[in-house]
Amino acid sequence: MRYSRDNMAGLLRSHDINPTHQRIEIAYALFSRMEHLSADQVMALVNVHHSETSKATVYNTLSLFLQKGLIREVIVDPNKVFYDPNTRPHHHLYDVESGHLTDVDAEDIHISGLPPLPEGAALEGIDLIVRIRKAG
Amino acid sequence: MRYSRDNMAGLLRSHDINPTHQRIEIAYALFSRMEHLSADQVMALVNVHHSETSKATVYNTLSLFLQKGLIREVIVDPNKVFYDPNTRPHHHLYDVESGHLTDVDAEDIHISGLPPLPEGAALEGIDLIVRIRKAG
DNA sequence: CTAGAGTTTGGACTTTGTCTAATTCGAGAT
DNA sequence: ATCTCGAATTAGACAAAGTCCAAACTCTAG
Ligand SMILES: [Mn+2]
Ligand SMILES: [Mn+2]
Ligand SMILES: [Zn+2]
Ligand SMILES: [Zn+2]
Repeated sequence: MRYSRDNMAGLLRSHDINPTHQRIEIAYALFSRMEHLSADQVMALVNVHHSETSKATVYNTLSLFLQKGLIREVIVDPNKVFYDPNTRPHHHLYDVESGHLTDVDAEDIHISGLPPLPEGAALEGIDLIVRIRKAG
Repeated sequence: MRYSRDNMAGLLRSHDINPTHQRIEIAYALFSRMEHLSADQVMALVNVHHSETSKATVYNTLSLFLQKGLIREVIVDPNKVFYDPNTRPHHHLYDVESGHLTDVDAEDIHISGLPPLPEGAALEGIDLIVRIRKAG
């Protein structure tokens, strides 16, 4: 499925998000590239031509998308969060040198031997991160 | 193995770290508790009675311990890094509500189906994080 | 047009962490 | 015991990522 700016309003509505100009631009930055982006990168992409959004709106909007299940958060770098337009179950390959993140489909991976969850705990998710370093 | 303050100098020397008062106190904060602590928590613990170390020294020392393989870094929270005195291969159970981290021995866990590493890449490590939420 | 809810905004603020120049420490030499 | 000098520590300025808020703007229904 290919995303264009025209898709965005529908995509947002389907997640119960009122599509505004800023929200469409922010969604388009993520979904047209299908890449893992930091808040800073999203803002830079949306504002390349002329200023179209503010820092506060970028953070507000990414939090809203997250809460509505439109995107995911990836925590691999101590300095910044990455936002992930891919919400299918998947894991990550992280190049600690370049900061580049690659998806690894969860269907290909099997994890066994996990301990039983503590009494009354609900599973939020399982994050598997393969950290690599490109030998240079 | 139980750790006392007297062990610390030897532990540091065995990792090629010159044992100073501050380094001993910082190591003791981690190894006497065997808990995952943030830099702030380490500093608070060392300075409970009277001021014994500075922020700069805490960060310098934790980086040194890390580099010398005495401790590990755990990246699960977007806000802060946790330092882990347990360097045996293990994974983590993370309670996203309370921020509490629990170790899961790597020997009990089997992961299969990982993709081959990209050409010329070296494995840095595999981090598995089970995120839970205590229903309440 | 007007009202009100929802959205966006600049900028002050916070937190976590880095950096540096100056000072202090301490083990070995005298 | 004192001196010396590299190693370690420090205060505090700085930076990056993120939060918060009150004011302003926008959009739609009446
Ligand atoms: Mn535009
Ligand atoms: Mn003391
Ligand atoms: Zn991803
Ligand atoms: Zn651990």
